[in-house]
Amino acid sequence: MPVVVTLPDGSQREFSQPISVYGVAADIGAGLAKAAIAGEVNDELVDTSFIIENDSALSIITEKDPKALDIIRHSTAHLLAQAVKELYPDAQVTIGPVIDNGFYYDFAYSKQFTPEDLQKIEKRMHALSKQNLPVSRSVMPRDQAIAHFRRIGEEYKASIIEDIPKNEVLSLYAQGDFTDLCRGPHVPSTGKLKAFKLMKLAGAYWRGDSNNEMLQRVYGTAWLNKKDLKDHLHRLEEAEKRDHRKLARQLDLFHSQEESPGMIFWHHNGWVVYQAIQQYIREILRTHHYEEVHTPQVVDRSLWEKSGHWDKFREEMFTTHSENRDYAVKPMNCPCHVQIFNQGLKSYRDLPLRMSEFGSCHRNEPSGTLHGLMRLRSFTQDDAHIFCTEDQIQEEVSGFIDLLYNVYADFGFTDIIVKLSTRPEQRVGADDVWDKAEHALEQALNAKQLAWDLQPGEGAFYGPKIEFSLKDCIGRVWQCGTIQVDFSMPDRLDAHYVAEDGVKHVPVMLHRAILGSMERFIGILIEQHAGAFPTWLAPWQAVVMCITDRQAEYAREIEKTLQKEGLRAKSDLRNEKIGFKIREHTLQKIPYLVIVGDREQENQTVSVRTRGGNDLGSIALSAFIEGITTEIASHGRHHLLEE
RNA sequence: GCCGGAAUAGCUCAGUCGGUAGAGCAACGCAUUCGUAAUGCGUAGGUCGGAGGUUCGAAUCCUCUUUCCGGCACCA
Repeated sequence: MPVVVTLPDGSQREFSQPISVYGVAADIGAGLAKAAIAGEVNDELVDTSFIIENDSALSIITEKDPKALDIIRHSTAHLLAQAVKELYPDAQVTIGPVIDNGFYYDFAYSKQFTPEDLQKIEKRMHALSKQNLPVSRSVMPRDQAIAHFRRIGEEYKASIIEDIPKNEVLSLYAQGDFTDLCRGPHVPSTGKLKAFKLMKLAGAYWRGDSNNEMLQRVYGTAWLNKKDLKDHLHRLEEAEKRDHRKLARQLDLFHSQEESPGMIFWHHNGWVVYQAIQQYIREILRTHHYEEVHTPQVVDRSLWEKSGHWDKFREEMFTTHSENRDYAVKPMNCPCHVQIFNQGLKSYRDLPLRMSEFGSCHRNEPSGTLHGLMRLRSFTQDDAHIFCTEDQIQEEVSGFIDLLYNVYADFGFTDIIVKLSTRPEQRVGADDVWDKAEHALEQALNAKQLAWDLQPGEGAFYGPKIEFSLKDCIGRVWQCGTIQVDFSMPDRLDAHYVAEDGVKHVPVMLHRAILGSMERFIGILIEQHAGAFPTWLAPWQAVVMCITDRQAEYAREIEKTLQKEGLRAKSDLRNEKIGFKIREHTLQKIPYLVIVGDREQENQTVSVRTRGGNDLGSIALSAFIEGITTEIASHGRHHLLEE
């Protein structure tokens, strides 16, 4: 039976009988056949060995196709498994998916792999690649596959297959003596895999469940060619230099120490940044009609029992005891805010009531979770709770999203990941209430036309939430902003307002934060700017330095003038060469270096250089002040002075 | 919490087979008064994360422990 294959350019080729993808590629040209990694037949990815039996649309996947990289990474994961099985036959294979920049493979093995083993494995992978082993696909009925993997001692694989619907036909991929269950497609031979590197060893629970045994996970990275691999490794090196923990030391921002794990000692420089952010948020919230409050750190256990936190988070709360009473250090602010709401009778005319607090919270997070500023045991939220009616939810959520995007833009963030998390298994509140709450958030997101992902079951115990996340310098995603609809807690804590009908109703409570944890946000900010804070946030905005002692008095005068203008300025009058001073303050990433020598003193000017190395020449002090204050007032959106 | 790794001077790091602990930068002192990313010379600085053990002798080997790093699970 003849087969007509339609290529992406619309051209057609006719073959007298069924033909493989490879066959078509070879028919087009030897070069293409050699370059073929996989095929796409009627929009379905297949191996080059796939036989086209009916008239079909086909595109040959080569390196140039963006889909090639995932196939290569997936095949490299198989190569890893093959190498491990050859070196450690007792190890069992499990799963090996593609991830950002690479892949991993989980193994069950009685002995621990060492970093040296990793090198050995990688060496073997390169050897297997050199052998250019053909990768062949075969199919097997499900039950037969289970029996097969049981027979060869691969219990985990057999267990994976058991979860696949009965009667489904499974595909197996073989290369050399190694066979793995896999959906495919894969590269035609191991020789296609040239640019990879094993990165790290880690533990990972079987099926992602901490009740299960821990497997050994090997992470690797894989690319189309050696150059891409090298570039990636270089990017990682560069990212490491932006690590906020490293920059904190260099820029004297903060530290933490053994005696206080998961908590931060803010040094002056870091605290200036912290306060600049806090003042900014305070002002924003004031103009958006929030009322700032402040509530206690230590609160009787009974309130946490009432709110439901004690039930779910008892283990993670710091507790204390005094005169026969049990207290908990507050892990969040909402129950306290309800206490303020409950003082005095509220009317529907008071709603929406937006109550904000820079709430210092303590959570006894498991030791393994702590991570620089990103995950702490003591942190401060730019927290607020909006008490409103059901009818007001939409508008409040919508207004909040606008506010959040504006604030993020002021900080230089535009790449924001949005997720909607819905009801978890362990929760309070009736299902119809959850229906309402989830629906409200979904509608608000869609009305804003934002791209968002659904995370079923990931909501808070009292309500669904929208999460806004930012990425750190090596691509790890951290949640910052959030807005959560809560129909339950106001009721549990007896919040009421009198409605138009003269009857008491329970308000809805929206939990919301823009930055989330102040600390985490600063961590991300440090990495985003590689420590070079925009001028409005910089610990020091300008440093005045004299060239010799002769201008010391003039330099001090300028420093005072700048300070009077509200700028964070200091002077460096040390008897050092100007090049030395410039280097030091450039490394400290101070935005503006103001240099005065005899010439400037004589002409009553200043010579300005940016931390980026641009010489702005000699200008009048007033011109400099005008430029820098304008830049600060616009949160860096307007630069009169080019960096 | 679980798996793996690490901890040496203020910082970054070296320290071989168990034999009196080292460098660069920073700090301090002296000289230098200099025009846009490192002036020269000198001085001082360490209970080798903590506790226990093996040994004639431990930074080094063993046990326990704390913290940090990389993942996993968790994240109100």
